[in-house]
Amino acid sequence: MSKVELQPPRGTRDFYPEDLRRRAWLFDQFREVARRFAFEEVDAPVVEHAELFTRKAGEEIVEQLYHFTLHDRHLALRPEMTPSIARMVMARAGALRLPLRWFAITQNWRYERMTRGRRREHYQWNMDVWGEPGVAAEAELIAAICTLLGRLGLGPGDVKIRLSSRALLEEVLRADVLRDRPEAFAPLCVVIDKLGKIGEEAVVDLLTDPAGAVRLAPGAARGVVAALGVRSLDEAAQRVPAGSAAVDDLRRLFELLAAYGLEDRVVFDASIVRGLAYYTGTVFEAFDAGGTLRAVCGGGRYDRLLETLGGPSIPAVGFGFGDVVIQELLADKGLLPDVARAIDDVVYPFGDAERPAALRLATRLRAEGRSVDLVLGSVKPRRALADADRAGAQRVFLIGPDEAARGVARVRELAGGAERDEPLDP
RNA sequence: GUGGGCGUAGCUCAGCUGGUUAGAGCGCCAGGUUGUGGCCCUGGAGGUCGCGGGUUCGAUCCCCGUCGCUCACCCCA
Repeated sequence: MSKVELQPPRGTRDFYPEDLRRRAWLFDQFREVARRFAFEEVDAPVVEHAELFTRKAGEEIVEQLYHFTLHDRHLALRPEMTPSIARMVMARAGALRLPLRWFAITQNWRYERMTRGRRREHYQWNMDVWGEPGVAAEAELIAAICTLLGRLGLGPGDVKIRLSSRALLEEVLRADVLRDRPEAFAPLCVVIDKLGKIGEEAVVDLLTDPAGAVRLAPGAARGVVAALGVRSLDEAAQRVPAGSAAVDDLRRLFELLAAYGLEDRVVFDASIVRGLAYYTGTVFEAFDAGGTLRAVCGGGRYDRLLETLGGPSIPAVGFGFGDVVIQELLADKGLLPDVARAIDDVVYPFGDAERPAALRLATRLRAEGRSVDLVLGSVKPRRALADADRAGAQRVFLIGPDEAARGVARVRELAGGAERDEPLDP
């Protein structure tokens, strides 16, 4: 039999202890921020019915679905968490008290070509508010993101959140080029999301593609692209009818964010639309100020997703925050901590004769809640001490024939080197 | 899919326009202390030089193929 391939499949990662410590540190930051905002954690299977994810708007996330058929069931690894959360909300829609604040830290899958910041498997911190139609929900979510960024050491000069509103764009287009074709709006957003990546000409080509879902006239397509270049919310407001709900919402959202003290974190950017079809209102993305990496996180309002899936109408807004780009950014800035191992005690019997006493001591310490490494083999004290030092232990309990005879353990404080005896059976 | 870079010890890499026993640092193991860590010193193990073919007296080095990794582009969460 040939030896197994040592590398995991392309785009996936192994997490050795030092890697997992760092990941756990990041997840701890996610959890702590979620806790401070009183969001409850949920989870769902990584394998779902593929149809939960399949939509028809030409989204990349659907085209890159990691899926397979098994026993006539078409299954898929989740590419994102939102549909699963929506399914969970829908399943208990009648029993849930709204608004609901849920978060999840999930592994997501996407079958795609690898580039910097993108892998086939990644983790994402997801926070969602269900049942709150007002922008207070958006503000709270964005505040959570900023709280996290701050905890990681990333200031306003490092990461900015750009936000806009699909509702605003929709108002502009409904009054004009999409007057009779509202169904073209979602696919249009998917195309516009590519603006910064493929350029205006390519976007116009896609918008006018006779085989596409949008099919605008060339002049109209250019008008759409031009509308995205507006520099400020005030300028955008001039393009929509007075009393625009979308403009009012955005203005209100910026007011709330200012009240959170986040005015230096957020900027209006009409070109932000996001690549997912289900967004309906506010959309936002966080970017590193250097502009060298892809989006750190992104989210928005999706008030009609539940209806789309056949459920009741419940407004919702949320974001996904991936683990890959943020770690690259932190590494670039030297902000990734080297998380050391930290056990409390090492219990070291010199030989087999002392082992029963040693394991009883270890058991007692563990019952007290301490993290105890019981030395398993027969090693020299030099080795036991060195290992204890590496493991970041505070104390080492040495039990040799002499100590066993006296009914004590020799306790050594590794930091200072002080030693004393401790009774084995107090 | 296109183009570039790279595959040499467990890891990061060096190897001078092809030459004799392929090296370093870190890590690992052992010893320097018959029962005491970090630092230091000494020694040791560990390599089909990704794989296959070719050129050559001779290939880690040159050529072809192949597999893998990686970066950029294409494409896009």
